[in-house]
Amino acid sequence: MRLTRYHMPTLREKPAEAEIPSHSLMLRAGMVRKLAAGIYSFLPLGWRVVKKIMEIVREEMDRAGALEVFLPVVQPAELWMESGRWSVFGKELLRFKDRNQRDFCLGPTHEEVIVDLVRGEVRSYKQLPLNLYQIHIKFRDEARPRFGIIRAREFIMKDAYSFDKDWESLDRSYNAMYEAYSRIFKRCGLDFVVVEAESGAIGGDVSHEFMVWAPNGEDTIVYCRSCGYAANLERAASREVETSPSEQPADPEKVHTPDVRTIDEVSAFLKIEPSRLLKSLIYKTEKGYVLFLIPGDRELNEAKAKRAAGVETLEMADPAEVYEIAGASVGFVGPVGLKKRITVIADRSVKSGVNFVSGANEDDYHIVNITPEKDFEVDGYEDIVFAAPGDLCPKCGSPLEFSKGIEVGHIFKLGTKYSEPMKAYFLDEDGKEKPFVMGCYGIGVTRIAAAVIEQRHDDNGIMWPITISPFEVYLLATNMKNEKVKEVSEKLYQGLLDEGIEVLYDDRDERAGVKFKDADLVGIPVRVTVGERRVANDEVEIKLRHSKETLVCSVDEAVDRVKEIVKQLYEELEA
RNA sequence: CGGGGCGUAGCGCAGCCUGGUAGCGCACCAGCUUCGGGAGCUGGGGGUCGCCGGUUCGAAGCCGGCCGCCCCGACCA
Repeated sequence: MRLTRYHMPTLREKPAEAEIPSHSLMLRAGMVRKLAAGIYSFLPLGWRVVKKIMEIVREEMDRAGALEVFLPVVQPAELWMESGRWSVFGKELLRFKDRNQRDFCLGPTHEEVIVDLVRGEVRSYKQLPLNLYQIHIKFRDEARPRFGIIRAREFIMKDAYSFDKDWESLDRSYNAMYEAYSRIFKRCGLDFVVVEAESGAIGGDVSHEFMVWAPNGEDTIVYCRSCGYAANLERAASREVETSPSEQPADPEKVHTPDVRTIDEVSAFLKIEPSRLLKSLIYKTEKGYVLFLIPGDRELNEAKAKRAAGVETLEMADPAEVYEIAGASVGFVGPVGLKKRITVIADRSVKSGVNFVSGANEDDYHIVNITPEKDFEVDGYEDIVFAAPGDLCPKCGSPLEFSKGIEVGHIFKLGTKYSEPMKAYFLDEDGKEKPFVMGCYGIGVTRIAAAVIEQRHDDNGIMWPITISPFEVYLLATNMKNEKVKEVSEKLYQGLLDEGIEVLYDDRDERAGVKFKDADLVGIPVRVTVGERRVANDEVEIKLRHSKETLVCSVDEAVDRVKEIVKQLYEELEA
C-alpha cells in the first residue's frame, strides 16, 4: 500500500482525552477516532489490526472444533424475561422499543439468543457436543467508559457457547477452549496469566480469566510466585492463619464514643489498631438479614459473603433497617446485644481473636473486650474478606503478590443456568429429557489491540508483534525527489509485494524526519529505509522496531533478507 | 449514580478573574529555499467561542439552566 493513497491521519500531539498509552497511541497513529463516550470508529490502520486479531481467533476456534455463526445485535425482551435477566441486568442493558412498542435491547452478550437457537433444533445427544461462536459487536451501556477502547460501550467480542450432554463432556469442551485461548493470546504477542475468577452475573461455577499484565489495567491479579496460584481479587483466597491469643479474654465494657463512627475514628479515639475492631455490616438478602463481622482493616468481599451466606442477592441494609435490627445507627452496630436476632457470619480470622471492639448497638457507645462465643454468638466462620498484601498463598503458604492486569478473555462453566429456565432440552441415551450442560467463552477482540499496545510501546510509539501488525514492513523512502531513491524504493515495493509481503510504502513527499517519526509511531515491526547515502552504494537499511537492531544490505538481496526476517518474526510468536 | 475538572479553528492551548466584537503553536492551501529524526521564510483559507435564556449600550468572559466530554469513586459478562 502506498501511503500517498492511504488514510493514516497521525497526530503529533497527545490528545487531551487520552490518559493511558494505548488510548493515546491509537488516536495518534490514526487507528481510531471517538464518536461518543465509549464509542469508536476504526480507521483503515486500526481496522487492519482488528481483522488480524479476528483471523487468529477464528483460526484457533475452528481448530478447536467450534463453528462460526452470526447472531443478531437487536434482541427481543421476551428472551431476556425467559432467562430472568431482563430484571437482573441493570442499566448496562440498553433497552428500547420498536415502532410497535415492543421491548428490545442491544445485546450485551448472547446466551439467550444462542439457547433459543439451539433448543428445538438440537434434540439428541448424538448431535452433541456442539460449540458455536461468533465475532461481532456487543453493546453495554457502561456507567463509566474509560481508557479508550479498553472499556468501551460498543466493542467487538468473540463469544462462544458450548453444549454438552453432561458435566464430564463439558470439562472437555472447556479445556479445549482453555487451550485455544492460550494459543490465541500467545500468537497476539501478549504476556498473560490465567486466573481463577468469579463468574458474576453470567453465572456458573467454574471460571477463568485471561489477564494481560499491565500497570494500567483495571483488574487486580493476586498470584503466588512459588506455586503459580493466580486469581482475580474477587476470587482470591488466602491461607487461614491460626493465631494463639496472647492475652486472656477480658470482661466487656461499654465506652462513651460520642459521634465516633468510622473505623478510623474509633481507632484514633480509642487508640486501638483497626485490626482489633470488628466491622459490623448488616445486609439484606432474599433469606433475611445477615450481619457480617470482619476485622476493621479488611474489606468485605461480597461475592465470598454471598457464598458464605448461601444467598443470591446481597444489598446493604438502609439506615432505618439497621436501626430497627441493631437499635442504633450505622457506626454503632456490633454483634453484642442486637435488638433482633439475625444470622451472624464472621470472617474466619475472627474465630481465634479475643478482646475485640465493636459498636455497642447504642448510639455514641462502643463496647471493648468482646470475644466470640463468650460474648456473642456466631453462626459461621468463613473467608469473607478480600485478600490483602501480606496474606499467604492458600495453596503453598508463600506470600501472595498483587499486580494490575487487563482481562482479555473469560471462560465459564455455565452448567444448566440458562438451559433449564429456557427449557433447552435434548434426549439422552437413556431416553430421558435433559437440559444442555453449557459453557460460554468470551474474548475482547478490540480490547486485545489496546492491551498489546499497553505491553508493547516506547516513547516513540507502538511496537506491534508481526502477527497483528497492520502491515509487515514499512518501506521508507527518505526523499522522493531523489531519482535513485525513488527508483530503488519503487523496485523494492514491487519486489516485496511480489513476495506476498504486506508493505506500507511511505512514498509521500515529506521530509525524512516526518517519515521516521510516523514509522516509529505506527510501529510496524520491520522498517526498510532507502536513503540517499546508502543507495549511492546500492545499499539499503533494515531496522527492527522492537529491538532497534539495524542491518545494511545490498539492494539486490534486500527482498530476500526482509522475507527471512518476517518469517523469523512469525516463528517467534507462533512456535 | 456521588465528587472534581473541562468545552474557544482538524489537534494542542491562551484569552474569561477586571465585558468593548477572537489569538498562538501544529496541521491545511500557494510560492521559494531546504531535504536521514515532526524545516525556514512569505502569502493565504478556516471559528454560530457546546446549547438556551438572563444581565448589559455591548457577553467567549458575568448569572441561571441544559448538553457533551474527561478524571476519581461506586458499578461492571
